[in-house]
Amino acid sequence: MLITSHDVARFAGVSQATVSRALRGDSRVSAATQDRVRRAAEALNYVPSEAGRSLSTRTTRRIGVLVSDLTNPFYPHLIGPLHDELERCGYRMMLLAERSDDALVTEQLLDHSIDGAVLTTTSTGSGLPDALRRKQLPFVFLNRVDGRDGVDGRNGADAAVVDNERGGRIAAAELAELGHRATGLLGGSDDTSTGREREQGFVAGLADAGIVLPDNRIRRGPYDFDTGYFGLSELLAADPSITAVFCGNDVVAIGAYNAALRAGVRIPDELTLVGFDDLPMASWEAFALTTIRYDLRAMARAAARLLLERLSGEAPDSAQRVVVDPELVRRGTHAPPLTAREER
Amino acid sequence: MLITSHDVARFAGVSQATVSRALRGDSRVSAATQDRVRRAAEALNYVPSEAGRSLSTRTTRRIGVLVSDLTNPFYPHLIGPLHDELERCGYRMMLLAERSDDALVTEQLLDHSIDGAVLTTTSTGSGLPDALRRKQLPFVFLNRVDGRDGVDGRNGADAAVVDNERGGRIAAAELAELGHRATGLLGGSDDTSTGREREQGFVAGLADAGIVLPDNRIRRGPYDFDTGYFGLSELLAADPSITAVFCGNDVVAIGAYNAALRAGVRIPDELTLVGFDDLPMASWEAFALTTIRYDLRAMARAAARLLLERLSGEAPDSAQRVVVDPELVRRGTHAPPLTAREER
DNA sequence: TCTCAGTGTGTATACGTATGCATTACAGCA
DNA sequence: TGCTGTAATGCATACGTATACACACTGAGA
Repeated sequence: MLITSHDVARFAGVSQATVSRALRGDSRVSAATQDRVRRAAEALNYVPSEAGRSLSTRTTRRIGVLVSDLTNPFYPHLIGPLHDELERCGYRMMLLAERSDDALVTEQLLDHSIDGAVLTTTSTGSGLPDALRRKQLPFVFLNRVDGRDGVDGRNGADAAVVDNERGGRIAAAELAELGHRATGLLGGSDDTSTGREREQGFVAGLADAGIVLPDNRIRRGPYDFDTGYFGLSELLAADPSITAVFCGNDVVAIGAYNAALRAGVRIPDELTLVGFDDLPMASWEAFALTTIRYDLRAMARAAARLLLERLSGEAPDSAQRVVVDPELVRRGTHAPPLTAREER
Repeated sequence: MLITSHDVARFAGVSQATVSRALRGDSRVSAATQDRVRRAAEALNYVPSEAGRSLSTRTTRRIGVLVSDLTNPFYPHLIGPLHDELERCGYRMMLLAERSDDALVTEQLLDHSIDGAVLTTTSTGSGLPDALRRKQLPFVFLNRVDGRDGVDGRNGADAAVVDNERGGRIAAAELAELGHRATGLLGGSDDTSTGREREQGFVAGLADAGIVLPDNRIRRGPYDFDTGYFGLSELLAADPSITAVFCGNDVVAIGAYNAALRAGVRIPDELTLVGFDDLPMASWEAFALTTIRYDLRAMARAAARLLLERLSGEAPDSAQRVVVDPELVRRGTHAPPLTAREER
């Protein structure tokens, strides 16, 4: 039923070992034999068994990718390029959902069905990175880190991230420049490195301009539509004087945009909105979102490269970190505050 | 370095076979021994090797999922529920991109690294389904089928789809009812079953109302933003009298919506737009898209169930097909044509 | 002619788990 | 006591590939 290398060997009149060597292009096998084996394999439609190979080589050429919620528009843009880069390097992607049930995920990661892992949605409280370190499963942080590194050298792990702090500063500088003083923040959860760093950068950037961000102008939540949608209403209810809001990412910003539409708040006249990520939908006419852009594809590719380098042993002992640069892209959701314009 | 069942056996003072049996809960192993083995495994942090198990059982509990483009917002909504249902049943998901390079994909599917496959983006010309049938790899169509079935009983394959033809009819009926006569179509590619069937249903539904759909009011393309965005401009340029457009899916419709915004065409006053799928973004205030809704999650779950039933041998010999029902959801992108309103 | 290096191939085994079959121990019964 | 049946466990092997090592053969050099 199942064609094995033994069948090919019999067909080609050689030993199973020779089949294995011939098909892998081992130079010790004569060209003539390689040819004969190749033709035999072709004739029998032979496909090497992945399980046998894994067992023998202790390697799977599979990478596990942990994501929390695929239907969040952000992740596909991360996973897509990651998948392509892995495939380009001969690796396959096993998609795993990060759920409350850590034990199951951990077991799936550690049963040697993958050579390494990419963690895209680590929260700072998670025990998973430490578990992987203990079990010596190579992994790389993508997008978020667990915030443990720096405390202790051994805890470092490879990571590909954007300079979130800088992104926050850029947004703050732009708002200050426009003349906004009453700014709000619809931030990511503060158990994510991205949420914390973007907020830190934003607060610091405002401070540079002599602006303080009081707690009642801050709402935080998961990076989803609802956080923006309901968060904006709450924010404006708590402090109607707010003229500009920096959002944790584009998905949150688009949630906020839609809440503004619903409430009849005109954008950008009455409210300035700035996002983060520059997803394709940010450039749609319907939103024309002013946002912080960075090269998401490059970031994903860097993560793949870091991990594969580590697997191949080419990587240095110390953890490597790729940080991509953010920049502001101005579209249609920013303007000076009304008051400033009236003063002119 | 690597802990195996032999290590556990030594530690617990039993044979490797007993370890295997005990951990799988074989009733022939006494309760006391099971306990001892479990504690030993725990103490050593034993995790059974997936490769060894696969080789021995000829089963992987992995399912390959083929998708063409993850960054298209439609697919995550298909993949997400699919992943969760597979995981609930103890299966893992291997994500494979369907690319031009069929040979590579085929090899990845046939190397026994997966027990079965889910095909989400089959085009009618693809040779892949036949290849899988020949190699007896169980698979299920999700969303699209290859259109070969019916020709010949053996070609049938399990499938979970929406009643596309009916969806097209519903859209046509609604547009006719509203009084539109000059209708356009921004359809999916005609090498997809969904594209063909939705178009057939739409044309038939229009015909029922005495309306014909000439070729110059039709544009087709991949189910993406650009097809809607550029397609609408082309359509209106070719025939400015068009008052309503049925779109192949929501992503296309949103592309069209944004093109209308750009061109200053007021929706729904000057142009009615109807989508298909009812993705979450269709209900965003910015679009409030009138569309054809169906239970995408249920469809994805059905595909998982069909495949897993087939794997377990519970499925009947003949192919099974789950068809979910579409319905119209009226939001803000439909209205009677201007001419009809002026006549009142 | 003998040795030696080099080349090409085969033999044997490892990888880790699952399972058919054999074996042991022991209880129940005649 | 001896026999049978059953419960619990061990032994041996299969699964398919990769590879260390052994071996055979060839031609060259002494």
